[in-house]
Amino acid sequence: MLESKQPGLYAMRHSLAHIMASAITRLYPGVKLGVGPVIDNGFYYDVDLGDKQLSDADFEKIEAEMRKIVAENQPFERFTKRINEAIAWADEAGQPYKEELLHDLKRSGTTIASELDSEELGLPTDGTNKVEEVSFYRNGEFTDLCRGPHVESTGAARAFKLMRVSGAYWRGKDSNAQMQRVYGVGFTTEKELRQYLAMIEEAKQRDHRKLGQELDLFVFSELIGPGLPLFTPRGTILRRQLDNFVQEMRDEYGYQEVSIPHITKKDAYIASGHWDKFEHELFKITTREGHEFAVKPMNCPHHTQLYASRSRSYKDLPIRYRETTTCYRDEQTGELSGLSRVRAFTQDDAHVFCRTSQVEDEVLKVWDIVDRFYGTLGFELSVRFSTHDPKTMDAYSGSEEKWQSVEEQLLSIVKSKVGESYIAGVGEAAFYGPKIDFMAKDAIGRTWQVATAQLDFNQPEGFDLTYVNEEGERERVVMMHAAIMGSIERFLSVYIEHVAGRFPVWLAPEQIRIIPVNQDEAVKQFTKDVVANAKKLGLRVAIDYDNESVGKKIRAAELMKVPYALVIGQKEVESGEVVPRVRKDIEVSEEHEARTVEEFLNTVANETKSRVNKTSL
RNA sequence: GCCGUUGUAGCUCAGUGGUAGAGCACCUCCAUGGUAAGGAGGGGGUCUCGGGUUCAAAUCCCGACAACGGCUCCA
Repeated sequence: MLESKQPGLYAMRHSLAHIMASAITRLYPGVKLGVGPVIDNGFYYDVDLGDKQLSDADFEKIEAEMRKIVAENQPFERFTKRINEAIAWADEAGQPYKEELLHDLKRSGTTIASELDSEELGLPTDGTNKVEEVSFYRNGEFTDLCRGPHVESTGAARAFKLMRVSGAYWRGKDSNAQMQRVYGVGFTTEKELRQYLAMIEEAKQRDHRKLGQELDLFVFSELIGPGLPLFTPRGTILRRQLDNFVQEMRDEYGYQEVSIPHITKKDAYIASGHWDKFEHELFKITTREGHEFAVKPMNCPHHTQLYASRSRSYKDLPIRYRETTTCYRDEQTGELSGLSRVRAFTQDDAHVFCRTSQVEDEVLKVWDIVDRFYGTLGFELSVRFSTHDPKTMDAYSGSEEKWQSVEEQLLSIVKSKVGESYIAGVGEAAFYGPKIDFMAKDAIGRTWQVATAQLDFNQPEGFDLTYVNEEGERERVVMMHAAIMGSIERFLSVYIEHVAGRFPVWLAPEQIRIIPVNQDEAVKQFTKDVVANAKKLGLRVAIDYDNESVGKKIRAAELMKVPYALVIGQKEVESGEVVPRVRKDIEVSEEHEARTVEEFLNTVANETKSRVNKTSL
């Protein structure tokens, strides 16, 4: 993030990577080093220790050694070598990974693999310059190929901690050897380090997998399969409410709901271009007659056929289809994670078919919906303009010229909305077109990619989608893909953690919990009346009939993060008034001792309708 | 898919070679309770699954599956 770009902090983190590598070299002579760059909040170093597997238990030893090196206050000395001398050095030092990098540098002036490597080595990434000379840094007995910068000496290192070790492929390629990547964090002060560790702890507390279990929102079953979440009644209410919100807004903007089957012939994906790229991620079905089908991994081909089902006039455009529907992708098991990455996910999908001249309007409509949706849910949004990478054109459909012109058009829309304050996502485009990706910043400062609007000039070709213009000629239609939540599952994972399971009243699966003090007939009757009236208003209410103390029931309601709890006893029966207990995070504007049941219920109904998370109760 | 770690009751976890435990949850009874845990009793586990070693395996070994931390991937 930004802070790691601060020159001082960056240099310190980079120096910590070297200090760690020095420590590991001292402790495990013969270690072969990969690369050790700066990352958000810290650094890592890739090491090849042969058969020795590092574990958390080794961190203490390494950290102790690092502290020693810091105490020794070794100066960081920069020097250079001719490329051939450098290669000889790597060979002699028994550093084959470094040697490989150096050979690449010599040959082509770049390490190609990924930008990370090049950046780490401080080289031009365009591959034009051959390297004649490379820089090294030495601290104490440790020398490393490196462009720097570094701090003056190891004594300048401040607060750090090793976090974890994991596998990482040499140069990020899964066909390469796997090394051990040791992650550390580094800060200028102990206080910042403590704050960071506290944030990690907070994130753990908010983990949607933990909350999903505690709040009874969704489950996984080993019998059903990995990556296939099952939503409980409570979780399903969340999904429904969120989707209703999106779809209400879409209706305002002229979208029409459609409905499609979940499987299709293979031919649809050949026409769309998906078969080529994603065949191995499809769940395939062969019918008893030998025809090949696939479970849908996306909805565009189906929607194109609705469009193509009759001839379209320019007067019909734009045509906007919306549908919330589940897609299935055969993700690798190692990539699955809670609701963030699943094999069955539900998209709040939409496809707009329009003329080029209508693109701007349509993008802005999506943008409006995105702003309203994420604004209501309390996220701060940023925008990424995701374009093709000219260096890897074979990953995309369509010509370079077409890509450039479409991106130009989309970029002018982005600029009209946010000026220059967008993130350039080169190489982040879909294979069929550029995207505007919306990134949401959550309550503890993490950003997630959420909504997306994608221009597609390839599938209209593949499916031959046209309309008839004013002159009676057929013209190619433009297609836009737009999802607000993206995948509801993934969105929920972000949102649950954003609010830490404390859903606003309009979303809370259970909005009101009634806690009868005893089993008296009058109390029972009163309770039943409250429930009946609440249901008439469409409120979600439950009664806790357990034979437990009031205190315990309050606690249970609190743990389930129910917004309102009503204790009903003799007092309420006699007065007809209730004193709602309001969940602590809900902002209370004007507090009242007691309200009639009717007043209370109407207030909650209004809060639900207006989708606010504050109350006048 | 790859590397590593883990897998004991619905949940959180203890148990390291001699045939399984706690707290919470659940059920029953008592208590008729007033805003974050009232009391007593009870039920519940092929110790993920399949092989192996051993007189004996939750415990040791191998394999599969699953979860977790990363890597790779993400229409």
